[in-house]
Amino acid sequence: MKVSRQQVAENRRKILEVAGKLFREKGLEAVTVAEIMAGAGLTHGGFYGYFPSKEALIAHTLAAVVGEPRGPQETQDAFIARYLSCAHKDNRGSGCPVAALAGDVARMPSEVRAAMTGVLAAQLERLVETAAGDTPQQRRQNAIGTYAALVGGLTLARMSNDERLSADILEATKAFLSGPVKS
Amino acid sequence: MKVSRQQVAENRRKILEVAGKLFREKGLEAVTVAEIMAGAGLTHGGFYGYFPSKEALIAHTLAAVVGEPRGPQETQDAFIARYLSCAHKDNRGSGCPVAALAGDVARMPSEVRAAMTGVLAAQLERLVETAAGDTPQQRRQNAIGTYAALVGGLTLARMSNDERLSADILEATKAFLSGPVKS
DNA sequence: TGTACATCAGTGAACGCGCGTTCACTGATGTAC
DNA sequence: TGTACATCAGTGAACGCGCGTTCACTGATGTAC
Repeated sequence: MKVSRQQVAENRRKILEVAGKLFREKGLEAVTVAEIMAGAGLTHGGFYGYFPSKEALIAHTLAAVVGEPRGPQETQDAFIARYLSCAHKDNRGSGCPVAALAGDVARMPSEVRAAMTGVLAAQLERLVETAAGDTPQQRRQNAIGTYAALVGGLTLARMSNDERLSADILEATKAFLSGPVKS
Repeated sequence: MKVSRQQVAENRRKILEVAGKLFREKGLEAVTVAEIMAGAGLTHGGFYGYFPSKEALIAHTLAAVVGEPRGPQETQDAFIARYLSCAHKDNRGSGCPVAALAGDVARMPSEVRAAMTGVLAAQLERLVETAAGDTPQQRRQNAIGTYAALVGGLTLARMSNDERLSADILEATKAFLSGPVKS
């Protein structure tokens, strides 16, 4: 049965929302079109009225992340602590899409990789704002290095089977990023 | 046709070698049993004489990495430069299995995650040997933080669609890890 | 050492399943008068 | 404003495909004598 224009807009929004959560939780390939549509309260056949393919949905889902409203500005240390928290580690579905999907995206077609590169660029831009450093180059370098450590630390902690090692990785990465102990 | 015991051992070795390369290149789920067996010069039906399931092969492949002979000891800076090189970025198949498979493994059953955790632990142990720091705790913290940045940097560079951004990430992460510029 | 035979690694067709996608149909929406 | 009808969002069965896995069969190996 046909449905009001408003309902169509709401359905599209809901599909993107559910997809964003499920993709992060289970990975791009493990989530099925039927699962996403069921999550949005629809049946799978209707999907192709909204997107031409699952791949297109992936790209749109990633692009939607860039446009999302941001929370209040926070210090870099606060961001680091939040990013490397147990809560973030255990909540893939509502966490950083870059950490959750970087591995999957690397093997996806150009359309998807371009969308994810946009997410990454936006994230780096935001980090540069609060990064330490005397010159713009230094701030950018610090932002990139810090983000690499955050994504890597979270990924390693999520991968580990050993809960103690997981917590250890999060803590050590946090300390590594804030402490001046280097040489 | 039956085959000599020596040939069986060689076939098993070859299956693990091909699987190791293909898994890193294309991801754990994208590689098929038939593809691996063809790479080993066999047909897919014979696979189940070697391993009870694809999942078991994955676990054995990861476990085999831990037992591999190591190259000569190298300084941490040399390791960092090699890890964050374009060559490593473009050669998933022969590169670091942690960076290539961490995302996939996080969603795999316990058996596989345990094997990968072993790979990670072995890698960290090796890094601690050359890490800077006055106390063992500091060395371990530096090893973990450095490895997190390496894995994250390589992952982000591989994910990006933009060749310039890719190279930028590798360079900035390298500089971030060697330079003392922090605050 | 030579021979006969039991063993079993490898083959390739087939099975079962789940997925992305298509399509004929339904019935509420929204427009034309 | 009320009504008749064209539009089209949603449904759910079906299709095609590829995958992991199974299995009856083949023929070289390696053992018993």
